[in-house]
Amino acid sequence: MQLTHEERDFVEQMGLIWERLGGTRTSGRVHGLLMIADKPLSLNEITALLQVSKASISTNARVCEQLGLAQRVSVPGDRRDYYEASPGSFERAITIRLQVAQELIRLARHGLTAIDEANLAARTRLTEMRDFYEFAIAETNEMVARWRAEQDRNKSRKQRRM
Amino acid sequence: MQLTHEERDFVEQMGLIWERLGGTRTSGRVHGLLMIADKPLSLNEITALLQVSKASISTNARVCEQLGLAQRVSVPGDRRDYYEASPGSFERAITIRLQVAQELIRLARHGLTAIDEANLAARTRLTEMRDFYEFAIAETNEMVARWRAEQDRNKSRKQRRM
DNA sequence: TGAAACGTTAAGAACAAACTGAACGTAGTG
DNA sequence: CACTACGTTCAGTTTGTTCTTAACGTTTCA
Repeated sequence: MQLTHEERDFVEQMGLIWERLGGTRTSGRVHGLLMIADKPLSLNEITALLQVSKASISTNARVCEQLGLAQRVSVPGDRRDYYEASPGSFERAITIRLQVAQELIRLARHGLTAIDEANLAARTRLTEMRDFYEFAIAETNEMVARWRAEQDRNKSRKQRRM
Repeated sequence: MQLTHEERDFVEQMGLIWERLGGTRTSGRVHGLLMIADKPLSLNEITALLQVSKASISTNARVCEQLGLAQRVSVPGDRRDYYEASPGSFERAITIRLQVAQELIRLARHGLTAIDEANLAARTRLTEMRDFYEFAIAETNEMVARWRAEQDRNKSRKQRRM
């Protein structure tokens, strides 16, 4: 397998974006590569395509796996690990990010117990912080549910056509 | 002004969380401090409370300002800059994050033009990536609108009580 | 006019994160 | 059994980021 110039570009941009989201550039690249691969790739193949040490790929592929961006595929009679992009990885990336929102809620609640009664401005801000993230989490979960429902509807429509 | 132990804790945790979201710890601390302050704070006050150099506070306070987390307050007859937490800063933090989603959409579209027609698996993944983020952006905007509407309703209810 | 207070900027130091190369353990294979 | 292929881990290096110190320009006031 060989990457075209454009494909390499896609992979690199995925790396940069993923880096901005707090991940490592290489794990973003791995995910990007798996997105456009036409079959599951072994560690060595990823290493060759991305020009990164095997040690780093080993680590980052596992990170992708743990984040639900990729999954390991094993082939009987083949000792190698293959990786492929997980379906629905983007939904998962969003719901994972909700954990931070949970912590902000916890923090706002804790803050409210610590802040002086007389400090109304702060209490208002913390209350809003708590309420907003509670709202956002609920709404985001509903959003993902709606998305999944729509996907299912499309899938069954496709099947009926077959 | 003096911070209690619990307040200092709150500030530090805001720093850590903000760091996880890709910012610097100190800008998160500044934001946290402004959240719980009972009045706008000058650069020197922030410097003293956070035990960080004035240069760093100058930079990070401006970062908070540009991200919409804080705003400058000026007082007539006072040469100092005061900062206070912006109302609705959390909504803004979310909508800012949607810019990344826009780039992912752009990237998916570009990828679709670059990927071989025969690579159906990749085309499916990229299509889903594009559609999902389009969906997510639209839904998130609606979510924020609903939140604002609810806030407005609460505010006017409060006013009627007065 | 000189000094003090204020915010900003630039250079360098300190720190943290990510990658590499090498060594290791394990499992197949000739 | 020796040898190779494979994935993992760890120490060391590299790289990038963030903070500090110091210098600067501006404004205010004695």
